[in-house]
Amino acid sequence: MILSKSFGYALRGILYVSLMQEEKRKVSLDEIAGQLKVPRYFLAKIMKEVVKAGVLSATRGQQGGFFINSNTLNTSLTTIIRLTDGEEYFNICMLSLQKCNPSNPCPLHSKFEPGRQELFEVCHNTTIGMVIKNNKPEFIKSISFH
Amino acid sequence: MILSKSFGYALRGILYVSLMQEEKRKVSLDEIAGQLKVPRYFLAKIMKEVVKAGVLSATRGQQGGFFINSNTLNTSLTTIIRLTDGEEYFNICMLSLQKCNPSNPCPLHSKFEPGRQELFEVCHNTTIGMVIKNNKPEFIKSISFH
DNA sequence: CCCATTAAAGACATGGGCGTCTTTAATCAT
DNA sequence: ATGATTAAAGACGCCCATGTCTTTAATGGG
Ligand code: FES
Ligand code: FES
Repeated sequence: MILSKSFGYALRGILYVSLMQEEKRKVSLDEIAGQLKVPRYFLAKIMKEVVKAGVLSATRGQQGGFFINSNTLNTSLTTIIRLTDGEEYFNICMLSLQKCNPSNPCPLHSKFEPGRQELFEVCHNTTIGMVIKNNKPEFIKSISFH
Repeated sequence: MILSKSFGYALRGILYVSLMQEEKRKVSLDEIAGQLKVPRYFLAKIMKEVVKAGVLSATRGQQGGFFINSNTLNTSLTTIIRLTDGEEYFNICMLSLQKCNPSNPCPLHSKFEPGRQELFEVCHNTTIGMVIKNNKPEFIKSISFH
């Protein structure tokens, strides 16, 4: 598995909340988990981290829920991956040796470097806002695809 | 983690055995695990699968051990990944939805596709023989880098 | 003020990747 | 033949990602 399940849940959750911005309403955990067909309690943990990192905001109580803030749409995939897959995700060697170190490369370093770099670039350059703009139409379907 | 630790162990094990072909000698599990600084018993399980798949050969008993066969140098990385990371590795969606399906893509499909494809191509087109030829000199060091 | 609602926090369970050890079976040197 | 050596096979334990449930705290409606 290239990226963790948690990453998928986090991204889809953030996207769902962002899509609801137009109606300017807050979205409850129950709604997100229900719509995305994602384990409710597990999603709760992840969303807590997302809020703690400032990528989304949330309030408790009646009419409470998750909502976007000034960071949300500018958040890069890299930021989300850091939350879900750990700070070291972008540094570890493909052979699981300590760190990917170009000056003392493993036997596969040169082979994997281009694709790997491409993937990392995309993560760094893609924001939530861009993803939403690109897919608008039927993409709620794909988000909630269980 | 993009690829499993098992993959790293398997590849390095296969490379080590292949490098010893020149002396036309068999290599014991103890020697491989010792040289590569890899958990011996765990490596045993992986090597068993490698042999079962025909990528290497092995005999038991005195003077026994692992040795290369006609498949070894032509084995692609894809073959090894299938053994260690599962048949589905190349099909699963980056968001952990069932399968990566270009005709019903997830919101990130188009973003990740190029890098992902590049990575998969490399795996498909790179063989053990090529890896050995490319890195000959000091690369045992990097293999055994603990 | 009180209560329903909602996220936050924390305790607990499960499964698979990873790691260790023991037993079995094959092979060869003697 | 016998015994040492070596891989194969199987049992077991650990840790962490994943998943579930309960308790706490905040918020707003009545
Ligand atoms: S050192 Fe192994 S991928 Fe860079
Ligand atoms: S459908 Fe998600 S990566 Fe292809």
